Amino acid sequence: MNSDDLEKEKRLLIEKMGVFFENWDTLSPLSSRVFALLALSLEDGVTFEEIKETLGASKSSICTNLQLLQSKGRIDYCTKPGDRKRYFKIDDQQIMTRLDEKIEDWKQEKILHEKVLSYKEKVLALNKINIEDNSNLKIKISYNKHYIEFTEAMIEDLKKLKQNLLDI
Amino acid sequence: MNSDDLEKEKRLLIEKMGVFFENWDTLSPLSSRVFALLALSLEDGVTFEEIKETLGASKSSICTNLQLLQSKGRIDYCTKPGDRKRYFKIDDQQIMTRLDEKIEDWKQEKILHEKVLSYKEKVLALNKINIEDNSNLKIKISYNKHYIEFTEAMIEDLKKLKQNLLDI
DNA sequence: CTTTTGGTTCGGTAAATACCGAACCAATCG
DNA sequence: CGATTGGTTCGGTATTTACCGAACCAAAAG
Repeated sequence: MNSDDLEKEKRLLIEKMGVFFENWDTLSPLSSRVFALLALSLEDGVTFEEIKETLGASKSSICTNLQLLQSKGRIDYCTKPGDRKRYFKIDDQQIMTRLDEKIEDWKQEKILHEKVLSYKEKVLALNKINIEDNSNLKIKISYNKHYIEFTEAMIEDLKKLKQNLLDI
Repeated sequence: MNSDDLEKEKRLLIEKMGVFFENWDTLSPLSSRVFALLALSLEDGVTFEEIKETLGASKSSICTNLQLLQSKGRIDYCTKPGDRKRYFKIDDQQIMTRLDEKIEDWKQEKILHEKVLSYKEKVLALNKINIEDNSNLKIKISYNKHYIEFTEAMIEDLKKLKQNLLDI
C-alpha cells in the first residue's frame, strides 16, 4: 500500500460517499462530494483551492456549494493567524444538527397523521357512521392510532440517542 | 362542519402531506399527492379515475406515478369481483418497507464510516504518524469510532421499533 | 496605488425530472 | 363483430436543478 493506492482509495471513497449522501441528506452531487472530501481529511481543514482541484469543479460551483453546506450546518471553517485562506472542515455539531432535523421530521410526520385521524373522524361523524359496524374501518382507524404511537416511540428513541451523543 | 368544509380540509391536507412526503420519501410532487390522497381515504380503495379527477393530472402521469409508488412498495390495489377497475390503497406493509429501507440506509452509513476510519488509519500508517503525538488527530479518530457506535445504536433501535410494530 | 490572492455574485446553459397528449392495447359490453 | 372502458407506453415539452465563466469585490502584498 503506497501513497498512490491511497489516493485512489480516497477518490473511490469520495465517489461512494458522494452518491450515498446525495440521497441521504438531499445534497447536490457536488455538495455531497465536498462533504465526503472533508470527512476524509486528517488535516485541520481543507482549502478552497484544494477542494476545487481534487473535485475538478469550477470556482463558483465550489463557492456556492460550500455556502450551501455551511447554511445547512454540515461544515464550517477556521482561519489561521496571518493567513487569509479558509480551512473548511466538517462541522463538529453536524451529527447533532442532523439528529435534530430528523426529530423535527418525525414530529411533523406525527402531526400530519394526527390531522389525518382527525379528518377521518370528522368524515365518520358527518356521515353518522358507527365505526363498530364496520370492522374494516375499525382496523383503518386503529392502524392510524398505532402509527401515531409509533412516531412517538421513534421521537423518544431519537432523543435518547441524542442525549447519549451529548454525554460522550 | 359540512361536507364542503371537509372537502376543503381534505385538499389542504393533501397539499400539506404532499409537500412533506416529497422530501421525506423523495417522491415526485404528484406521487406524493397520490399517496396523501390514498392515506386520507376511508374507502377500500380509490379508483384511477377518482385519483385523476381529484388531483387534476393527466391519465399518463397518474399511471406512471401509481406504478412508481407500487414499485416502491408504498401502495397496492385490489379488485372487486365483476369490476375491471383497480382500487388503489396504501400498502399495508409500507411502514415496514420504509423502516427496512431506513435500517439499510443506516447500515450503509455505518459501512461507509468504517471505510473512512480504515482509510484514515492507512494514511497514518503510511506516514508513520503516531496518533498519541497529536491530540487533534486522536480526537478525530475517536470521533469516527464514536460515530460508528452511534450508527449501531440507531440500527438496533430501528430493529426494536420494527419488532414492536410486528407485535401489534 | 497597482497587483495578486481568496472568494463571491450573477447571467446563462446543460442536464435531469416531472408532466402531458396521443396513440395504443386488452378486456368487456352491446 | 365494433364500441367502450380502464389502463399503459412513448415522444416530446416545460420546469427545475446543477453547474459554469466572467465580471466583480475586499484584503493584503509589492
